Amino acid sequence: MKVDTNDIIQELRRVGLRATPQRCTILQAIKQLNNHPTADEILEYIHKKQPNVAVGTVYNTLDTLVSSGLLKRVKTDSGSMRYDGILHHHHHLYCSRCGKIMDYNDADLDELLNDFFSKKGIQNFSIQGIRLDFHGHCTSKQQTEKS
Amino acid sequence: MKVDTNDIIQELRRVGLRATPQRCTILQAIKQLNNHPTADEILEYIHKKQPNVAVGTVYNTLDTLVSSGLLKRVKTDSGSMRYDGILHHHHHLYCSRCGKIMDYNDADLDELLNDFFSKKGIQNFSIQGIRLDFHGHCTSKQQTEKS
DNA sequence: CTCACTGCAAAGGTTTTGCAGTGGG
DNA sequence: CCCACTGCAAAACCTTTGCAGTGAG
Repeated sequence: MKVDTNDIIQELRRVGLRATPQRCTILQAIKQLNNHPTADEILEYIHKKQPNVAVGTVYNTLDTLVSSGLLKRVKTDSGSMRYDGILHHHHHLYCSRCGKIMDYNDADLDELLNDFFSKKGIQNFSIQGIRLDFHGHCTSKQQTEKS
Repeated sequence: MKVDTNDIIQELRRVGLRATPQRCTILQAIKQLNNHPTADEILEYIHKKQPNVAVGTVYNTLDTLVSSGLLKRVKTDSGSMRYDGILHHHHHLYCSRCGKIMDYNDADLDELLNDFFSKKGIQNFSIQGIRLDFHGHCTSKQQTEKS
């Protein structure tokens, strides 16, 4: 995914953050990787271009970006946190074979769920958002055969 | 939730595990707590009755129980892992105010989703299970918890 | 120029591991 | 009895924090 540095700078300023080189690099990295990376994967990716970015800075920056709404955390059941640079509403496909987390968009599905819960609701709970986790495995290309 | 120790022992044996006192206590604790506890919360709860259970044992046992299918991990976007002793299919309500994770069962919803995806499917992905995360907050004054 | 931000390293929290000893089957 | 399991403590992660120095606005 091609991401323009100027867009990144604008995005940072829009939420009232200083556009430091580190923040630009980190935000750009997540958008380019586009793969729900861990802090460590981000660090590794960044170090190829800018070896002088500190670990603490990456974590601090990620927290800042999440607080400012420029990033989202992705829920996992493994040890370390993952980050998502795609802000619009979407769901996730968790592949049990390759471990990847892929994005899934479906307006029909969202409409179906909205209809369902606007009628029914949930007792003692006010719904603000619904996210679906699909568990399974990818079937593209080399993995077409069954186990 | 009342949980019979003999049932726990049977459950452990059924999957081919030795029914050690530690494993019984840990599995029973999770089922009694019924609150998606962290390893630390489990340890604290257990220590009231059996102070001689080691931290390492709790983690090892939790891993073992998950591998054997007697427990599930719960996805979170916070630092530490949570565990679920309820094995049948269900969804989770994440309360942004009290931080609790509650269970949600809905056969109509599951049927709706099954219908939707059995017709449609997802390109390049074989669905094995769908879990919904509801984000929002609880609206009950006091909860008559029961499941 | 100034203060929010960074680098660095140490500390903090959670989970894993190594090993000698124990008890469940 | 024997070996899978435990206790204990150290180590390995992952993330946060403190502080002096720096550069974005």
